[in-house]
Parts: sequence; structure tokens; C-alpha cells
Amino acid sequence: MVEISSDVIRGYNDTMILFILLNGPSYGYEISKQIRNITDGKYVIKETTLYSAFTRMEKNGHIESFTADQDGSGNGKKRTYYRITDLGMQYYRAKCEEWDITQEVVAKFIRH
Amino acid sequence: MVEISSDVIRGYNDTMILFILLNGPSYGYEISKQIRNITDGKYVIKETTLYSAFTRMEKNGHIESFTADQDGSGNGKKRTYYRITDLGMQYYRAKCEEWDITQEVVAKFIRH
DNA sequence: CTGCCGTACTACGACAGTCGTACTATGTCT
DNA sequence: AGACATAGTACGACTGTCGTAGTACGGCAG
Repeated sequence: MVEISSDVIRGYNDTMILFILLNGPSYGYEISKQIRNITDGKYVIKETTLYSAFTRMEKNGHIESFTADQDGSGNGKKRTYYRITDLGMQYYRAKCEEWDITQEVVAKFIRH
Repeated sequence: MVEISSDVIRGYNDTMILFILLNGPSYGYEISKQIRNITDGKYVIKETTLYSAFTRMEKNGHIESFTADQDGSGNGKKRTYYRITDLGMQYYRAKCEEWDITQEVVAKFIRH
């Protein structure tokens, strides 16, 4: 199986996370599972990459965090959830546009 | 105009350079011009990025360098040329395959 | 004859994002 | 009892890119 080098995805990890968050707030472990599922296991984000992305993105104002109970039991076990902000939406849309150009550009250097 | 973030291209600069070298040996300035032309100015590789790529790629065994006269005048003015190696060819082909997967993967996170 | 643009690089240090490794803690399944 | 899934945090290393700057030569305009 062809491994995807992280250097390519670098700069699109944020976009992937934001994409997941378009469907509503989520948290680290869940997001990582969704990325794996969506890509049929072709891309698995590293934990450290994911959590450091959260820190960066919250600083950038692309996401907001809040804590909530893990289940409805009210036993006090908390999880950190993230929600996409308006700025994050803007960023996401810009990234989608950028991707079109990038695809076009790189394709010119690919021969099969 | 949409600017391409270098983080995306990161990891494909080498591939671009190798693509140019498929048509025979070339040198820094010429390669940089060709990349600009091929992409209609949409991507312009920075000089420092280019030359540090050369160093890395030669160390990796993907390219080989040699010096030759700048013109036929024999006035002694030299240029450093680079030529793709067999290993470089292998790497290039692998990158092309990888690109297909990458494209597929990233596309799943793009919405228009 | 002077200064600027194009050519053709080299050097150096900073920075950002990813990764490896390791550690904590809880609950469930075997 | 031990493994595995969940849900993270901490820390330092590494790699590739970028900003800035400097060198050197030739040709052309003013």
C-alpha cells in the first residue's frame, strides 16, 4: 500500500479537522477515527499532530473549545470538544479554493 | 489570485525538480524559470528552497551534479548542472503514485 | 562611465508543523 | 490479571521552507 507522506498533507490537516467540525462539535479521539474512516485507513493522523493542531487552531481563532460530560450520566468525566468558528469557516473555504489550484499545479509535474 | 501555501507543495518540490530533469540535465536558475513557466506563474520556487533541495537530493542520491561551461566560448565560466539518477527515477515514480492517493484523500475533505 | 537588471548562485539563522517516545488514567472484555 | 480501546498531555528532535544578505559577472540605458 502506498503511504502518504505527511509533508503533503501538512497544511491540510487543519482543513480535514475543520471539515469534520462542519457536522457539529467533536473531540480529538472521535475526529481521528473519522479521518481514518473517511479515508478508508489511507490516512491516519498522529495523536500529537492532532492535539498540537487544536492548540494552534484555537490560537488562530479557527476553532473554540469547551468541555462537556462524556455521557449523560453526569458522573463528572469530561471531554474537550471543539467547534468551528466563523473565521474557521472562512479559512476552510479559502483552503478549498486553494486546493483546486494546488491540484492543477502539481498535476503538471506528474507523469504516469 | 489564490496563493499556494508552501506547506502543500512541501514534499513535492523534489518531484517538480525531478520532472524537469526528465528532459535532461539542467541547473538552478533554468529549473526555477521552468517551474514558473509550467505553472503559468502560479508557483514560483524560492531560490533558497531550490538550492537546499539540490543539496538534499544529491545526498539522497536522487540527482548527480557536474560542472560545465556556461556557453561554448570556453571562457571558463562554469555552471553546476544536475542530472536525475536511477534512484531519482524510482523516487519520482513512487511520488506520482503517491500523488494519486493524496489527491483522492484530500478531495474527501473538500466541499464547494 | 555609472548604476541597474538579469543571471547564477552561497551562507546563515529562524520558524512552523510533524513525529517519536513516553506517560497518565479509566472502563471493558477475556 | 492483562490486554485493549478511550482520551488525552508533555517534551524534545527533526526537516523543509523562508527571510535576509552577500558575491560576482555581463549587458544595456541614460
